[in-house]
Amino acid sequence: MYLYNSLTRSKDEFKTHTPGRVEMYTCGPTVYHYAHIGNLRSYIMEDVLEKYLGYIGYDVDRVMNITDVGHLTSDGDTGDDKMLKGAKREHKTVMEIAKFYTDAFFEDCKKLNIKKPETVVPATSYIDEFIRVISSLMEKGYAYEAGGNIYFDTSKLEKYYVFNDFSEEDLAVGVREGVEADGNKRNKTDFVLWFTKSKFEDQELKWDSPWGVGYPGWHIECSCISMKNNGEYLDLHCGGIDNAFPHHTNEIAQSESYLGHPWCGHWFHVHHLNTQGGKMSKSKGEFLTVSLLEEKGYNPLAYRFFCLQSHYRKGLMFSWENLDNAAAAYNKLAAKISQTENSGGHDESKCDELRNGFKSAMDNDLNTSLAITSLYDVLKSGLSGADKLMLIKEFDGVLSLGLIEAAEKLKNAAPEGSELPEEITDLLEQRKAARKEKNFALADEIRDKISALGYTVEETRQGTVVKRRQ
RNA sequence: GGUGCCAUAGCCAAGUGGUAAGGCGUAGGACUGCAACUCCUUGAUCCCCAGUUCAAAUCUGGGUGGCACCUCCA
Repeated sequence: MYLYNSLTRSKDEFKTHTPGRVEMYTCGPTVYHYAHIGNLRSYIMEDVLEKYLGYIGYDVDRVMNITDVGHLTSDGDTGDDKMLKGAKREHKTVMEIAKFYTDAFFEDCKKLNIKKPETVVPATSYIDEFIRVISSLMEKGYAYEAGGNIYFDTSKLEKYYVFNDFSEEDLAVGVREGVEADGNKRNKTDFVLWFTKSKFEDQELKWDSPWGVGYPGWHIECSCISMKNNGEYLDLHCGGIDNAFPHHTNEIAQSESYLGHPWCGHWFHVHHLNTQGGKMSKSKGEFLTVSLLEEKGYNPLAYRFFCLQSHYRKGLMFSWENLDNAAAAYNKLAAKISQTENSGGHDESKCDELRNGFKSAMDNDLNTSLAITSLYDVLKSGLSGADKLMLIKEFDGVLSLGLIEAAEKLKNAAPEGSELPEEITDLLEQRKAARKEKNFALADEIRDKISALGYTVEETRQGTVVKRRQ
């Protein structure tokens, strides 16, 4: 499989340290609020990647962190602590907030068919590990103490910038409001490993360390959690594109300094979901959550379909119109599948042909939009219904659009006469009689009544079909 | 200011040198009492300019436009 690698800036053949096994790490959410659907885009694409690697035979070990330690808006010790802010907003303790939003995150994932990684680690459970690695970095001379904090010394590295060619002079520190340069740093790009100075007197989460009571910086957690669970050699590190610098750059700096050898061979970055005004964010515009989509009557999986129709390395424009477009396509696809009879013979070579189409799309840098067209190719092929359903189920094991389930639902949506409430069957009888007498005004009136009770009535080639509204 | 990514029909998009896949929508038609469903038909010379080539959406150079990152962010 070929995957774009941010490290080499080219599509590389994906290779692992141990043949047949993928050590995969994903930067997880900061649990101070609900995730918006833009956050979830990354997790959807990573989920497809994980499942596809499994499909082509890899044994995937996937690890994810949960950032439940408060992080300041800058190393300069200014700004807000998001976790604390969240806690204050809701009159809860920081740990209660973390628990609540961690659960909410995984519920959203479930609705989107995103598999929960086998290993999920909250940062607060690894404090000893952070201290151990920071101590080692101190001993090796990669870290120093200044003004009460421990900093990583980026000047000790031969090459600090790995994803971008920034020159130090051009780093515009402090361009954003509320961000101040930290005078304790020896170099502009140094970053905090451990804080002991906090302007927040009521900082709730503090731990003792060799350098005083404090809390970890926001880059060290991912490095430590990964190295502990994935081992010294990581194959695939995932995250949103905005994390490439400085977060991932700093992770590489720490990890490789600590390990003394190259750490991760492949970096997978998912681009952003944008709205008309630019990148989607929690503070700007509508706060789009999975729950909001559901409230508006959208199937969350239609959003997943929307994401897969696009490429992970392209910005994707969200608008309700675009989502409607995807939802319509999703429903039509499910309807087509539901009309496919599970019967007929088997044609292995033709199946393989279609499989190869799917694979070559996915092998080419996870081209999901092309992979989706292979679903249409299956439906349009001359294969038997049984073969079609088998292939769709197989492909959907990777895409996880819940197509078979959606189709089953359509099929089993209460055909006429079976298990309908008496009220409805009575109305249907009345309508049938009215139609026979060509009293269409009455027939339509009854249809409206049935509709008001939550059922749809349609005349198809096979007769009247009544369905409970989804 | 610096760095990087991108630019194909109303929208989502495929395409990596040989005369523009697919999906949604739109329009027309068949079917239907009507509507819906289903089926058939329906559209772009690929941001602009120059160059390389027998041949370019695809390569090169120069524009233009959009987006992202440059210590909160997926």
